[in-house]
Amino acid sequence: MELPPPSSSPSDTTIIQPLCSIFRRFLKNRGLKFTTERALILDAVLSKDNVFEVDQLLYEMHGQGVRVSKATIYRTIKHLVEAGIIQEVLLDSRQAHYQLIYGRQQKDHIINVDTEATLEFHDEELIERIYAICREHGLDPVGHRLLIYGTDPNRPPESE
Amino acid sequence: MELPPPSSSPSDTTIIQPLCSIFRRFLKNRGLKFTTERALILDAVLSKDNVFEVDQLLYEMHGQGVRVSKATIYRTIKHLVEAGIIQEVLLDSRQAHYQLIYGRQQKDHIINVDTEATLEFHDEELIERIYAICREHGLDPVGHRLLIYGTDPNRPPESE
DNA sequence: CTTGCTGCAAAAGTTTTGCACACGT
DNA sequence: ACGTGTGCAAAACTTTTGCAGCAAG
Repeated sequence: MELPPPSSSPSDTTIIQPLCSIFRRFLKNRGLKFTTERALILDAVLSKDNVFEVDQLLYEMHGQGVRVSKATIYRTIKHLVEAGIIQEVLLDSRQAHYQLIYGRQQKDHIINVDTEATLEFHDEELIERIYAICREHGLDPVGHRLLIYGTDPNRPPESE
Repeated sequence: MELPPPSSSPSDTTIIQPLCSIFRRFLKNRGLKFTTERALILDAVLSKDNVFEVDQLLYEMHGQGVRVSKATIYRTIKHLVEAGIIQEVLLDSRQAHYQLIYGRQQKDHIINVDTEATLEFHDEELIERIYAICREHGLDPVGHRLLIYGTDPNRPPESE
């Protein structure tokens, strides 16, 4: 297992090398190819430090002059999910949202329903409790998704 | 697939009358009309005791000879959500899922990723903890959505 | 009567797929 | 070389909308 040592570069580059290797190995194991496009998409995903959508990725890549098709992004996203590098996050039922999970604590989300802003948090104790409930129901927990909806307590109620 | 209830007579459901009134009042307050179709759709929704999709509703209603269009179901569903009678449930990001909430404890879901079966549960203490976390982050909790993914512990791992 | 509602079909938005050609191994 | 990937455009699917006739209040 040869992980290139992390360079002394800024935080965002530290996980690029290992993730590249991981993804490459994942692809190799299945007889798939590590193409230029897949590398570029992985780069774009790593540049996101919050939840993202496929269209966003495409827009940003095109903005940087990277030529890649939406179809390829969709196809690559699936592999990244299978490789355990990113994860689908349920935020609404119209469009898929993803987030990087490799090397990160899984985050849960609090959604401000007034502003649509999302806040991330992580509470280990809560997750333990959630997984215990899962076991009590006879299943081995493998993941979870928690959204909390809240309103700004200082915002006066809308006149209707 | 699930079996429809043996009888189509709504007598067994004690909440039909109050819900009818509530929905009617809700519509009246906004200058909207309580039409035959809206009544029929409310009936169909009340007959579901689990999560449902719009297509399912349409299919079941057509199966019972009720003539209603998909567009009308979509339009009515929106009003039912606004009226606080049903709620959107995030289960996947391809299709909207709904469930009746009026007169019920809100349920959370455990999803068996092997079989896709969903199990419902309600844990008051857990919800209190979730809402406390929301308040700690400065928002008044108004709702939440929790999905737990699990695997059957007796199922051997897939050979790959 | 007035205004909103319905069904239909077309539109809109996201995701998938078929195909011919290009590229990684 | 072989088999997989890519881009494009069309298809597939869910949800929304415009419109002409219909029905509730």
